[in-house]
Amino acid sequence: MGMETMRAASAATAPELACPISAVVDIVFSRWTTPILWTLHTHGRQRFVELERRIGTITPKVLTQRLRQLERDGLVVRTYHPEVPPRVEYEISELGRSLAPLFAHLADWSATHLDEVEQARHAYDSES
Amino acid sequence: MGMETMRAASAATAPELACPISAVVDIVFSRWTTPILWTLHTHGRQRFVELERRIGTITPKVLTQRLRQLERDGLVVRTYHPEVPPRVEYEISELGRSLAPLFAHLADWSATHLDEVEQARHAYDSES
DNA sequence: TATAGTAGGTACCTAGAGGAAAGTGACTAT
DNA sequence: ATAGTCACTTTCCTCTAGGTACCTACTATA
Repeated sequence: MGMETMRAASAATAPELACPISAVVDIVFSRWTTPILWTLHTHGRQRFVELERRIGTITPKVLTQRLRQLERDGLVVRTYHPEVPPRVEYEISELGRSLAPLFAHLADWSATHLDEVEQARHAYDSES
Repeated sequence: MGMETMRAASAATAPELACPISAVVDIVFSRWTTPILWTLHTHGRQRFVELERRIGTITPKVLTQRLRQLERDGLVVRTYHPEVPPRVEYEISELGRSLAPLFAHLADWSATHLDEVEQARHAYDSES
């Protein structure tokens, strides 16, 4: 049995095996979830179109998908008002709010170290 | 001019506009980078095959790609020893080490809140 | 009459990431 | 002579996330 066979045997769900924080990363930092959570966090309760306009380039299909996912994970609360035209509001849940210090931590790291990454990239690109 | 045209006009590079931490998320939490950084962080300096075996399901092609990216971003240091057979060692840089408290913070959140996400998912799935 | 606003749903399609498998080069051990 | 080690590289192929465009139902407005 070759290496490839062994690798294929345990495939599909895998990075989690090596690293206990992969699950959280998948939940919180998958594509589009960060801008959505951030917008909800800084501007409070909002309607679908407000989110759409603030994020700017997201398509309604993807926004719906990501909001459903965040709602299922308990990070976002969706409130439907059966009016005409329909009104739906999204807000961060308490569980979602527990991510705030983590986001602040990330913003701190960004402020203090992001330019070092930029410099490293320039150095790497110029030496080759 | 329809909505779609306006949306397409500013497309391509975008989530960063709405959210100041998107750049960091792209650098640190893109696919495979978290397990790589975590393995390097917990097991110290390692060779290519050790990383490959510890992560388990990553292919050499992707591992090379991600390591190059992490090296370019200054998070990982690569040391090449021109021997036969060749020996290459990878370790976390000082910049990469500055992520340690952030990773600890993530592990904390995971330990205290991951089961709440699980419960929210079960609740959501059973009520539909 | 027709258009806009609201919160999506649905069908189709493409680009690109990632996986599988084989190759490379230089040397060693059997 | 063959196989193995290491750190990749290359080629091919698949899969799916995401984009485009169009659809719903209902009302207010021009």
